[in-house]
Amino acid sequence: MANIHDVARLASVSIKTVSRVINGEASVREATREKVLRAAKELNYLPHRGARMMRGRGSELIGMITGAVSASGAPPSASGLSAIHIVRGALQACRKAGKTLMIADATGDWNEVGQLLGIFEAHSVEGVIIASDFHRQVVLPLPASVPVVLANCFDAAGTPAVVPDDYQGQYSATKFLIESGHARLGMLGLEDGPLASHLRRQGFFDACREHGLPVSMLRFQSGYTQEGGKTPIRFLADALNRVIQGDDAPTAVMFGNDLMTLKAIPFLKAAGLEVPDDLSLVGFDNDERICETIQPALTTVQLPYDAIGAVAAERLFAMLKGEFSGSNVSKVPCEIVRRESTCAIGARTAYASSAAQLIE
Amino acid sequence: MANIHDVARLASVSIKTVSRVINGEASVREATREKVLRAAKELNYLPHRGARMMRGRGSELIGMITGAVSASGAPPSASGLSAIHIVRGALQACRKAGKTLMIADATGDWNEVGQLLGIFEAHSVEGVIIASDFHRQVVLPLPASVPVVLANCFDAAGTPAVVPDDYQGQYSATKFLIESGHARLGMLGLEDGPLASHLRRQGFFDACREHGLPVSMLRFQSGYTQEGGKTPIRFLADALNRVIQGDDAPTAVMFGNDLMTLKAIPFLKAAGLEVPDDLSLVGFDNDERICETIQPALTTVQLPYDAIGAVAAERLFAMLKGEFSGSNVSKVPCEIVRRESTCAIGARTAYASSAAQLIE
DNA sequence: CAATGGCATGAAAACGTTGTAATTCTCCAA
DNA sequence: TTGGAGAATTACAACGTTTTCATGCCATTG
Repeated sequence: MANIHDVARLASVSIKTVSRVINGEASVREATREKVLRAAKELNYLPHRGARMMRGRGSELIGMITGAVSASGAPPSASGLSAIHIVRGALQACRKAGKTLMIADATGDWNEVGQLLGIFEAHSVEGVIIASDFHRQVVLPLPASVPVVLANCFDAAGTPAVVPDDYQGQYSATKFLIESGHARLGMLGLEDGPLASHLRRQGFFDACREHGLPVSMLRFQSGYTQEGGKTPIRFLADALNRVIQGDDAPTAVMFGNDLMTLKAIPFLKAAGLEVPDDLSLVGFDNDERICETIQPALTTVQLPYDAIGAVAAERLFAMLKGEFSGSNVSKVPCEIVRRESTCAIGARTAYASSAAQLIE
Repeated sequence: MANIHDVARLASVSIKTVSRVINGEASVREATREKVLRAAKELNYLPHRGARMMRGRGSELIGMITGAVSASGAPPSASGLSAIHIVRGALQACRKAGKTLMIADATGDWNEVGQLLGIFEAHSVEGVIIASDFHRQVVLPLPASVPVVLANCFDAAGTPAVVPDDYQGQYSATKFLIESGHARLGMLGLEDGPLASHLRRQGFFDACREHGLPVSMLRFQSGYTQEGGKTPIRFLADALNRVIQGDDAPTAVMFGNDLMTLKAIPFLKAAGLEVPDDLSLVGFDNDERICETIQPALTTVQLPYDAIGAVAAERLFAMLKGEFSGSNVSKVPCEIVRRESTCAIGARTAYASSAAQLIE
C-alpha cells in the first residue's frame, strides 16, 4: 500500500502538507489541497491505522463484548439471539459514525471480560460496549481504563447503561387493552427470577390500578420457562386453564413472550375460544417469524434490541466527544406492535379460526 | 499503559530482550526470562498493537463483512439471521485461535465491500471473511490484497469458499424417508430462483432415481416465497392441496423450510391428516424455536450456519499458515435432525393431534 | 524602505515495536 | 593464560504517522 511519502512525492509537497489535507486541517491553499487529493486518489492511499493509533490519534475502533453472563448465578440465555440484535444495532450506528466494530464473545465466563478489555485496550479502541443476553444487573471486573457503555444490563457503580423499559412496555400494553374496553385481564408471565419478569408484572398491576380496575378482575400466573424446566408445555396448559376458565374469565390475555403464545394457541382452540373475538391476545418480544405466522397475526410488545445497540453506541460516541447527557441509565421504550390478535370489546371481527376458512 | 521501555528499565535489560521474551524467541537465559516476565506482570504490560502492526507483525485481527448481497439482482435476505449465525461460528473459531474479529456490514450495497476491504487493510487485518445471507454466487470487486474466504457464497474466480451442501442435505433427507419405507414422496420447494432451491430439487430427484422410485410416485411443487409475493399463504394452500390430494397421495412430504411447514400444519389438520401416522413431515433449516414448537416436533435438515462460519475461519487460519488443502470450495454437510414428525411406514405412533389430548 | 505579522509549507522528532548487526559474555579447549 | 566459538545481549535503524517548531513568502504597517 502507498504511504504518505509516496503521496507527498507525487504531489510535490511535504508529508506534513499531505497530513494536513487528509485530516482536514486549516491553512492549506485550495490548489495544494486538490493536488494532494488527486495524488492520494491515484495511489489509492489510505492512512495506516497502526501508525495513526501509535501517534495517539483516534483509532476509529469500538470494542464490543457479547454473551457476558452467568456472573451472579442467573441462568444463561436461551439462544443468545437477543445480543445478536444488539450487535446489529450497534453495527449500524458505528457505520453511520464511520467507526469500525471489533467484537469478542465471553460466553459463559464473566471473568473473561477483564481479559478482553485488555485486548481491546491494546488495540487502542476508543470505547467498549458490553452487551448482556438479557436484562440484568452485572458487576464489572474493574474500573475499566476505557469508556464503557452497558447494553441490556446495568451495574451498581453507575456505569452508563442502556436497557429496555420492560415496565413501560407491559404498562402500555395493559393500558392499550383497558382503553379498548377490556375490563377483565389475564397475564401469563415468565419465570419469576429475572428482572424483566418483575418489572413487567409491576407494569401490569400499576396500569390496572391507575385505571381503576379492581384486583378481582385480574388473573396472574407466572413461572413459565422455555428452557430446562420439566414439561413446560404441561405447566403452560395448567396455568392457561387457571387463567381463562370460570365465570368472569378475562377478555384479554398477555403472555411473557411470543413463543409461549404460539404454544398456547392449540389449547385455546381446544377450549373453543376464537381470537380475537372471544379473547384478545398480546405477546412479547415481537419475534416476527412467530407473530406473522400465528393466525390471526399476533399483537405484541417489541423488545427493542436493535435500538438498544444503536443507542448504546450513540451514547458512547457522545461520551467520547465529552458530552454527557442526563441520567446514567437510559431506558429504551418498548413499543406495542398492533396486529390482529386484539380487538376492542364490542367490535366483532370477521375472523374465524378454522383452517379451511383461513384459506379464503 | 506501560511500554516496553518501562519493562526493560524495571528488569534492567534492553528493550530487545524484553521483545524476545514477549515473543517467545530463543536465546534468552532462563533467569533473564523470569526477570522480564515478572517486570511485565508488575507493570501490567501489554504490547501496543498499533506499534506492533506497524512493524508488519501479525495483528491477530480478522475482518468480517456481512450482509453483502444484492450484487446480481437476487432478493435481499429475509432476516439476515443466517449471516448472524455465521458470525457466531467464526467468532468462536477466532477465540479458539486467539484472534480478534472486526466486523462490518455492507447491507444492500455490494460496492461497499471494496471500501470495507480497504478499511480492514488499513487496520492490518490478516485476512477477511465475507459472508452472504444466502447461498449464492458473487463477484468480488477486485483481486483483494488480503487473503479472503467466502462463507455461504462462492465466486467464479476460485476464491476459497465454504458453502452448505444443499444437494446432499435434501438427498439425505429423501434417502432417509425411502429407507423408512416411504415410496410415495412429495416436496414443496421454495421459489425457483435461488441456487439452494435448484440444488435441493436435484438432491430430491437424484435420491429417488438412485433408489428406484418411479417419477410417477413423486409430487413436486415450488415457488413458495416467504417475502414479497402476494398472499403466500394462499399459494401454500393451493400447492399443498395439489401435493397431498388424490388416490396415490404421498406418505411423506418435505418442505422448503421450517416456517412454511409450520404454516402448513393447520391445512393438514383441516384435511384430517395425522402427523406422522398419515403423513411424515420434514422441514429445512432446523430453526429450533419452530421445530420444537410444532407438535409433534419437526424432523428437519440442519442448515449448518455456525459450522460454515467456523470452517471458513479455520480455512483462513490455514491459509495464513501457508497450508492449502484440497479444493477451493468446501461443502459443509447438512445433517438431518430426527424428531417426531416422521415415522417408518407401517409403524404406528402414539400421536394424536388434538390439543386436548396433547396435554396428557 | 524596513519591520512586523499572518499564512502556507517543510524538516525533524517522536510514538512503541521488531529486525539487523554488532557487541559482550560464558565456557571450554589448547 | 589465551583463543575462540557460540550463546546472550545490546544499540540503533526502521515502520508510517502526527506534532512541534522553524522557515519562507507576501502584505501590511510604521
